[in-house]
Amino acid sequence: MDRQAERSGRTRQHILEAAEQIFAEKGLDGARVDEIAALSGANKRMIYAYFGSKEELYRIVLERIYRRLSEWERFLTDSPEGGQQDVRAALASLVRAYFTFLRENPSYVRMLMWENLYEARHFDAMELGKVRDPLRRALRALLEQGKREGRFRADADEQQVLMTLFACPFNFFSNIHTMSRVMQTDLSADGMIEARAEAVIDMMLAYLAADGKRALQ
Amino acid sequence: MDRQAERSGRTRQHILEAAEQIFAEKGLDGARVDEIAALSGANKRMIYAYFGSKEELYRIVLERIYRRLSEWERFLTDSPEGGQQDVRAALASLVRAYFTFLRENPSYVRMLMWENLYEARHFDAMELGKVRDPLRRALRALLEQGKREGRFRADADEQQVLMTLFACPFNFFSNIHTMSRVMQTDLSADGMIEARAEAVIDMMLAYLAADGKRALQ
Amino acid sequence: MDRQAERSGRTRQHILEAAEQIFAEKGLDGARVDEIAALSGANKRMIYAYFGSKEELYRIVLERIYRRLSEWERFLTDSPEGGQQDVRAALASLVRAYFTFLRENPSYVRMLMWENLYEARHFDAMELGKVRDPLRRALRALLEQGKREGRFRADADEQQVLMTLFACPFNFFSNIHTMSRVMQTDLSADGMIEARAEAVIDMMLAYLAADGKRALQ
Amino acid sequence: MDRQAERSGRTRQHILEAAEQIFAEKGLDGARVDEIAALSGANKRMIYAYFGSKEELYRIVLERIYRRLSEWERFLTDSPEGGQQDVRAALASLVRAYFTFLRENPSYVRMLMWENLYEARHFDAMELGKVRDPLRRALRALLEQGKREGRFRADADEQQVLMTLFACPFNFFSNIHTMSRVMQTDLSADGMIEARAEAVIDMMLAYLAADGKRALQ
DNA sequence: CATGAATGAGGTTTCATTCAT
DNA sequence: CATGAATGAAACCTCATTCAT
Repeated sequence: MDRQAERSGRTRQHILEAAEQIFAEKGLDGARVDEIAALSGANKRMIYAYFGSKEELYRIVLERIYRRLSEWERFLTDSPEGGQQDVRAALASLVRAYFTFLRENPSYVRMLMWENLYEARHFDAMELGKVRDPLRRALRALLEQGKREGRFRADADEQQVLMTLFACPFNFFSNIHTMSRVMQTDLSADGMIEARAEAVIDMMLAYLAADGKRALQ
Repeated sequence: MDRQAERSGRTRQHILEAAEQIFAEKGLDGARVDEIAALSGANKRMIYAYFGSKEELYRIVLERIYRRLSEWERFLTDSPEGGQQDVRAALASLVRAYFTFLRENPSYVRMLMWENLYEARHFDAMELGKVRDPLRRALRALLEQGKREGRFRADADEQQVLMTLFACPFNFFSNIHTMSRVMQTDLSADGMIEARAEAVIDMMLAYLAADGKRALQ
Repeated sequence: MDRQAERSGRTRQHILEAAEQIFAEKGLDGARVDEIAALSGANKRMIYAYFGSKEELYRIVLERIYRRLSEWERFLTDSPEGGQQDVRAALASLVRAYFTFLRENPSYVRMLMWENLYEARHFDAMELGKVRDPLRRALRALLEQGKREGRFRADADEQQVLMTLFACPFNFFSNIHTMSRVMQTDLSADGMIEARAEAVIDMMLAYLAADGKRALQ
Repeated sequence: MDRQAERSGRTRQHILEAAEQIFAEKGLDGARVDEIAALSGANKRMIYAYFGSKEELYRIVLERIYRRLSEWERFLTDSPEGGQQDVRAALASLVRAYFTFLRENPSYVRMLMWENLYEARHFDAMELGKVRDPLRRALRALLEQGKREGRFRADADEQQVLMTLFACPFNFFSNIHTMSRVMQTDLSADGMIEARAEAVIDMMLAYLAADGKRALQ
């Protein structure tokens, strides 16, 4: 009965998976529709039947990946133990979790890079900016709790902390190739990610613990 | 004779400038040879005469831009006052200078992004990893001085500090589009760069000043 | 059983109506099987089940439309009052009726145009040339009667009169678009058809009434 | 020196000629760019370099053909003997000349048919309606002279006569295929055109000579 | 040195038609 | 009888590259 619908859904899914892989790897311009079709095992025509055009397919892939982060974030912040831990331990968990997410979702990193190079054109077209951002709310809650408890400096700026929280883990993965070469160190080696995560945590905690007056000047 | 050489040099220069603009904007796949030729005012055939192929031209543009950072770094670290300042002020200057460089060289940011997406393929082909890295030497000198003077914690890891120094400023520019949307703030507005620079400085100094035991745990 | 037959007949009919509309509008090459299926509300597969191919469907549409003219002609010439009127009034009626038919059957006009552009290829394939032509017989009868009564010139050529009878009304509709533009007059405005019909009648009657010697030369 | 420009012009010309042939034969939808390229002997890419798109090429072909009629018309009406002949002989010449033009320019007939089926879409896009129409002016001059001389009825309507002048010759060629079959006569046989021209002349002169009261009614 | 026309491979997209249920 | 997914050939168009002058 619904055999056909099921089959259709499977084809659609295969195309999306192939497209995610190819687009993440080569970007919108570098990707070839033929290649996506071949990898997905579907007929090229189906891509147009389901998604209309190469660019539209790209947008849907982008959206799917972006929503995956949202899902993950929601899971993270909905966890019940949220407010009960030590704030510093909680912040450390958050950073480690973000590193883990990025390691396990290389497509996310690459798609966001492509999208920044395309000046967020498709991001805007999909109105992805409006997707709620749980990570930001989680950080805000932690900052408030930490300030209340006197463990974080009172003047810590949420936006600046958020940018650091985004920048350091993301950049580790996004610029891993040029960075490895400049530092003459293989950053994809075992233990590198963990070491980096701990350093970032140290840095953020040091900043949040500081008394707000810069020592010098 | 010299007329020809001069003319030839000018044409070459025009092509390189046009190529830098187009490649930075659209990447290797998105760029069109016709477009570069049109923008440079030169005949398309000249691109092949001088540079052999589109990809070769891309590599030379990448190298030029990358060397520009090296020049700037050399200038920075060769400056005589280098070792005489307060180390914390010196570090702050370094961070501010890097923000300034990135703001003034958007092509550098974008080309490095493309190159990371291309997994440093052309970077390797040009052997750009071997280009000496003055920024790294400068930081190392500062760290040594700071540790000697007891102003920086003794166990601060050079690589980790360097990664932060690269990541925060770079990411501010590289991810400005998606970040602006997620934070619902226009990061290209006046004062944003300066505010970010100061926050990064605070964070790095707080980390370097810490006593190395993480407060908790 | 009969339910199925009825349903099947209805589907067939819907397809034919949709096909007539689309083929008349866009021709054989311009028409899309998908579009016909969508407009008919039937599944595309049914078109092939019932008609074999796009081209075959086109032929059947052509035939249906062409037979519609035949039906109309038969009705016209079979009318009992046929031979009893004044021949001139009868000719005028014929012209007016033909104008009316063409106005009410735009698909006929367009399909005949496509068919002429296709050099009557499908017309031949359907052997539509053999369809008896009542209009011609009607005209012949009128001419004979008119000549007998001395109201029409004796040397009037049946074929030439027939061609005029076909050409003037048909051309008014078939070339209405370019003609409107060249004459800077909107020929689809109210009253234009009637005025044209009367002029054509005048012209034909003047010709038939003439004494056969061209005045000059 | 200008060898290249000359060669380029030749290629352009070849493409236009091939396109005229193919478009006239098959219309915009039926024509294949590959076919035009092959027939012209040019590389397919050149069609796009010179004309931008298939549709744009179609428009330019349409314009060329349409201007050809204008040229011919201008030549016709500029001929010095214009006003001096007998008006009836002059009208006869006009009709015969139009028949001749249509016979010698089958592309013109077909392109106008396509264009009418396309509802003058490209005709409008090229603003061809604005092209001056010498034939109309010629007819107007003849009618005025004829009325002045008392040889043509005073109430003859210019537009109606013009429509007949356009319709009868045009329709002879445009509908020659279906007409031949309906009449079971090969209208492309020798002498048919001439016979038709004379009949049309007779009819128009009879109409113009009539005293304006329709005999009957 | 410089030009602009030309090329052919390959890109995205469309379409009539068939398969499987 | 009817459906909707699937197919492969071919359509329009683009691009990096080369030829002829």
